[in-house]
Amino acid sequence: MSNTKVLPLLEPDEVVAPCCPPLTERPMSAEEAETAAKMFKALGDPVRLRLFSAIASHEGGEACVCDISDVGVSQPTVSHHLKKLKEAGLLTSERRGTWVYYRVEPSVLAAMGALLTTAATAA
Amino acid sequence: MSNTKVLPLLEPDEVVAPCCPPLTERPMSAEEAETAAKMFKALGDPVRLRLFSAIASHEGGEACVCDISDVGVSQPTVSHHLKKLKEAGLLTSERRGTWVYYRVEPSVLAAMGALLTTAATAA
DNA sequence: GGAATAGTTCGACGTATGTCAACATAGATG
DNA sequence: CATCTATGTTGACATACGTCGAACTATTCC
Repeated sequence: MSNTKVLPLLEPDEVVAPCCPPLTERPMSAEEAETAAKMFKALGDPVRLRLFSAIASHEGGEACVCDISDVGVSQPTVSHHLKKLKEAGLLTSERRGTWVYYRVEPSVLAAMGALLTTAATAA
Repeated sequence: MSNTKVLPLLEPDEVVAPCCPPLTERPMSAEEAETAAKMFKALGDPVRLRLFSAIASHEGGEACVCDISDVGVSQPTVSHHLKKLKEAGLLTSERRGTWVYYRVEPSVLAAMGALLTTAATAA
């Protein structure tokens, strides 16, 4: 797997289920809300948001933990948050030698953005 | 959308700080993350997301509480969540006679959307 | 093998959160 | 004023969450 690529391009194996219809289209069902809320929740913590932003803004949309753990909390806490982001489907991780690299999952991000953008543009 | 006013004009009490640079541009500062996280957090609950979606998808982007309180939790809980969304700056409320109407705050929503969309599109 | 470095997992702690039932308030109506 | 309907507020409770230090795992290098 080539890792030098950048965010925008969605490869087949990165396809993510269309989590949710645009916010303004119709009231979300309980299931849709459950799914979408998980992603929003994952970004609903300042530390996680900083970690995510640090990774997303890093070269090639990926970064080693050592490059981003300067967010004011202990290292175990950083690890904990990265795990949460991973569980939410926003990040993937890969060990390369001594270091572990985290990458953003572009498709999910795009889905969330579309969800909000459509909501704001419509109406 | 037949509102008295539309997106662009921000009134003094509605002014929303340019909460955040695009996620991919550079690592967010602690303050930026703090601000942005609040909004994500507000949408990070399934019930709140459903309420918000119900309002956003309603005629003119506004709805009376009675129209949207069918989300499976008690009435006080609905009220509590609407308050949270309001505190997060995502909704505004107005009493008209017997009923209270909630409306979406388009500018904030647009900001959040841009933040994510840019992140997914940029690189 | 042993030591050093990079991350994760575990256990504990205080705080925040979602929920409800009960009570309170606002406006309409008799 | 009494009352009914529509919402908001309060107090209590169980659970979830963020955080840390200590212990554990993985990889490299001597």
